[in-house]
Order: sequence, then C-alpha cells, then structure tokens
Amino acid sequence: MEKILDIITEKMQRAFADAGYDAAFGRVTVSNRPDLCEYQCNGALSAAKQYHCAPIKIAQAVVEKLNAEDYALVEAVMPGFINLKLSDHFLQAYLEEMRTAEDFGIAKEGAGKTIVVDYGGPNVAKPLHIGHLRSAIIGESLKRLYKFFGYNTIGDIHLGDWGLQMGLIIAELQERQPDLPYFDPDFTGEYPTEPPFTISELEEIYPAASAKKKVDEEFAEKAHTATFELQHGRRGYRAIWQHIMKLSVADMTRIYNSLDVHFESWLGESDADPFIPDMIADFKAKGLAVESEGAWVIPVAEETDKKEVPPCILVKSDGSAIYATTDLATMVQRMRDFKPDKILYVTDKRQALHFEQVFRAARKGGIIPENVELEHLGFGTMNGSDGKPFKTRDGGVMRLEQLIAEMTEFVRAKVVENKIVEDSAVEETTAKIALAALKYGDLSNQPTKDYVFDMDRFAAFEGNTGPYILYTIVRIKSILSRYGAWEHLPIQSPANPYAKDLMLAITKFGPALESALHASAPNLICAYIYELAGCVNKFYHETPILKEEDETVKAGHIALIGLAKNVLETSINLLGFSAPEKM
RNA sequence: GCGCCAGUAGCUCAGCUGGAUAGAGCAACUGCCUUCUAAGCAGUAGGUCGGGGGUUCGAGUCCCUCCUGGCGUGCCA
Repeated sequence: MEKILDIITEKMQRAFADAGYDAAFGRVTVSNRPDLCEYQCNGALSAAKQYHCAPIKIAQAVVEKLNAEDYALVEAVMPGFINLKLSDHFLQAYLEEMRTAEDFGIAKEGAGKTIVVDYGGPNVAKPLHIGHLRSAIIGESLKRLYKFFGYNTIGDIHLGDWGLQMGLIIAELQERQPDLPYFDPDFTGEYPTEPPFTISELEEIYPAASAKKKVDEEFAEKAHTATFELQHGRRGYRAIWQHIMKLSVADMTRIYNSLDVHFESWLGESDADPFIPDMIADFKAKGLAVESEGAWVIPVAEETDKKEVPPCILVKSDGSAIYATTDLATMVQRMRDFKPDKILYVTDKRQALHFEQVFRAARKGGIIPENVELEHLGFGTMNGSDGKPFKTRDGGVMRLEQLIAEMTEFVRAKVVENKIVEDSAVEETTAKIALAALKYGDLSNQPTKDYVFDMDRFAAFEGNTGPYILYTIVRIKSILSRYGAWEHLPIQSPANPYAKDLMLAITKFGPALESALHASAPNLICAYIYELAGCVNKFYHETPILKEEDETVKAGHIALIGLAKNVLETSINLLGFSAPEKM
C-alpha cells in the first residue's frame, strides 16, 4: 500500500508545479501542531527565498491548485504554512484497505534477499550476564523486523568458542586435574563421554584462570600454548573442548529460550577455523598482508581518514588466530553457505573500530563484494542508577538468569496481588509481563546510547512501559471476547474525534516500521506503539463500546479496536514479546 | 595527544532531512470508578535545550570554539 504521506506529497508537488514553482518544495510532513492540522507542508517558506516572493503568497497559490474535496481542511496560514486534514471518507477507506491487506499492506522490500544477523555472541564456559542482554534483545528484534519486511533471515549466535578463553580453561583444568587422560600426549584410547566438570564448575574455572593470567606470566604462557595447540588440532584438547561446548550450549539454550530469543544458526568462531589457512594464504598472495612486529597484518588505513586506523591483525606473533581472523573467516563461510545480501552485526559499540578494520580488510580481500552490505550496530552500555556499568550489590557482574529471576519475582507479586488471573495462569502471565518489562525497557532507548537500567522503573505498571502496552492490548481483548466474532467487520468513518485520532495513529504503522528498519532502531517501534496505545486508551475512556445501542455504530467501534489490537500485537511481536489474555 | 559518542524539566528519556507554543513518563499536587479491567483518563506545576560565538526570515537541530562525562586508540573479545 502506498503511504499516506506519499499520496499527499505527490498531490502537493503537483500543486506546486501547477502554481509555477519547483515541485521539490511540495514535501509534506506529519503535523507538529495537531491542534491545527494533521499534515503540513512548509515548502512555501523554503521557496520564498528562491522566488523572491512572500511565503504566504506562494502558499495561497499552491492551495488554489489543490483539490479541496480530497481533504477535510486545506488552508494557507501565516507566515506560509499549508495545513491539511484528511477527510473521514479517505481515512475510512485507507484503514479498511489496511485491515484487509496481508500484513497491513506493508511493502515487502526484502523479498528475495537474505540477511545474516550476527548477535548474541556469548563466550562458552562463561555464564550469560547482563552484558549479553542488549545484543540478544536488540538483535532478536531487528531480525524479526527484517523478516517482517520479507527478508530471508539467519540469526547467527556466533559463539565465542575459539579464543584465548579456551586455552585458559584448559590450562587451569590441567593444574587442577593433571592426571586426566586429555593431558597425556601419548594417550590413544577413547576419552570419557562424561565431562570431568559440571557447568557450575566450568563457570568458576574461567574467571579464576582469567584472574591468574594477569598475575602469573608462566600460567599466561601455558594458556597461550594451549590455545595454539587446540587450534592446531591437539586431540585431547579438542575432546575437552567438546565437553565444554556441550554443557555450555545446553545452558545457553535454556536461558535464551526464557528470553524468547532463538537462533537459526549456532555456529561459532571454531566453525570458521577450516577457512582460515586458505584465507590467510590468499591475503598473503595478493600482497595485502604484510609482516609487522612478528605478526601478519593487513594495512587498512585510507587517505581520507581523520584518525589513525591501525592495521587489521591477521595472525598474531605467536602464530594463532585473533578475533579479526575468525571474523574474516566467518565472512568466507557465510558467503559460501548463505550468500547474504547483508550482514548485520549487533555488538557493543566499543567494537566499532574493530569492525571498521575488518570490513575494510574484507572488501580489500574480495571476501565481501561491493553489492553486499555490511553494518555494525554498536549498542551502548547498560548502566546502574549511579550511571556506571551495572553491577550487583556486592559489585559483581549480574547473571542474566538472576536478572530475569528478579524481574519475574517483582512482577509475580503484582500479579498475585491483583487477583485478575486464576492461580493456574499466574506463572504464564507473570513470565509474559516480566519479559515485556525487560525488553521494552531496553528497546525503548536508542540502541546506540548508554542507558540506565532501573528494575523498579521498567517493571512499573504505569507510564511508558511494556506492561502498559500489554494492559492496553488486554483491555481490547476483553471487549472483543465479550462481543463475539469481530474479524470480518469493516472499518467505518470515525465516530468521534478520539476515533479519528486512533485511526490516524494506525495509518502511521507502516512508516514507523520502515523508519525502525532503516535506522536499525527498535526504539522507533516503541515510540509508535506508545502513541498508539495512548490513542486506544483515550478512545476507550471516552467511548462506551459495548453499551452503544446502535448495532452498526457498535460494529464500527469493534472493528476499529480490533485493528488496533492487531497492529499492537504485531508490533510487540517484532519487539520480541507477547501479551497475555488477562492481567 | 588524536578520534568517536553524549550533555534537553528534580529523575529517566523523545524531539524524524532547521519551521508555528521544545514533548512524554516517573516523582509532587488536583479531579474522574453502583457504567466495557483505575496497570486507565483528564488537569496543575516544573526547561536561558552544557557555555559562548556564527549562518538563516527562522536554530534543540547546521558551522566554529570552549567546558564536562563516557568510550576507543596493533597482537582480549
């Protein structure tokens, strides 16, 4: 479906041209003065300079050329604004088309295209903590948004399963249990099928080893060696690695499931490993990689750089791979297996320079052709109320699991207190509200900015929060279920000003989603549904719906809130959560 | 040092390619439930948009400069 703004702009541009002015001035925007009009055009103000003419004269001349029957209001006002209001008939017809079209008539601009969304990025053997929250939430939302626009989407978790952290664990394990067969180079038998550690032991081993590395040079050396040997196929180390992977992935799956975050692809840095040797050889053969300070690096600085861009390190001086290596090799793998039109990375914004280097190296080496888009969405840090990176009360890093549990507990108390749902539905309702609180609280911020996480504020049941959106949906559902079959009722002309405001809000659904898609900004979806929910609640408050005596008018009310509900539910699904039946 | 990002109401944040009176939510205060869920709606109060210059008919938005904070700046990811 064509967007309303495009329809009006087209007419406005024609009017400008008919009045003898450049059509380019005919751009229409949503009004910033809803008390005066619904749409406005400021083109006459800009045109005044070029034509040496008072803006109001131009505006008046343009208005003359517009077909007044298309609108409920067309006027030129001082100093030169052109104000427009849509006619009831136009609005009714437009919404009816939205209601009956597939996916509200939104153009599928991604049809036939494939996008890989690289998000999550957890390290195996380390518990998921709140640092992983934003990537999961934002990445999942963007992936769903791309899918909605018709893209074939592949969400790839890109496990951190190949770096120094693996060597650290192996080295630490060897110190603790040196007699295990994995460490015996002469061992040729079958390794045990059960791991020599539990997931909780594993989660304790890594931080211990990481801390030791910083103070114990000999240990650090052992860890580097172990990393190198693992990457070069030492059998016992691979067996340990398998154990770690199995335990870790099972645990991650459980937690991501609780966030309703799902990956189509569970590949990791290790899966890029087979592509590394040929890739390195290729960079060397093309003369793109040079030896520097014992390492092999790809110079990626460009003359136009304002800053100094250090080279991309391809091989460390100890011969092992670094994250740039695996990221580049992963691109080779993705181009071979997925042939994407775009790869979107959703990571911490502190990695911005890293991706700039890697992207440049990938273009230079021909790994990523010009027609494939690369984007890095760097998100900001989640801070505590003190404005510093979020910590637990004792100063530690909070586990994702604990964060979810605390949010759930907070919500459960409210749900039980309100007694709206039966005991059997408490857990499911609680989980949905808690997830909405958590995700909306995060997604309503601009992804690139740091933000303050405040459990009480996010889980508050009033104001601009996830629960508020859910509450709005639940109220509509309650009425619809009392009414009966409503799905085929046609949209009618607005019954009152509140209905018209609601209808106008609904028409902005498509544009809001497009903006969110193009800016990689789910917060625009949040802003949109908050506005829409507000319109729903005002309409609800001012209009007795089920008590309406005229059955035709009542059916119109029902059709309108039904469409609003569908738009809201579609939106929250794109944000990654869903509404309960009651709350 | 250099680079990137941020600074808007007491707090947390919006503000879409410069446009009419800078918007929400929370906190404070005031109304509205024998009527579809008051987790709601309506209202009051609160801002020299970090400071200073400049461009423009017009600047929170563009340019310059300064201040403050965060992050990055070759072998962690």
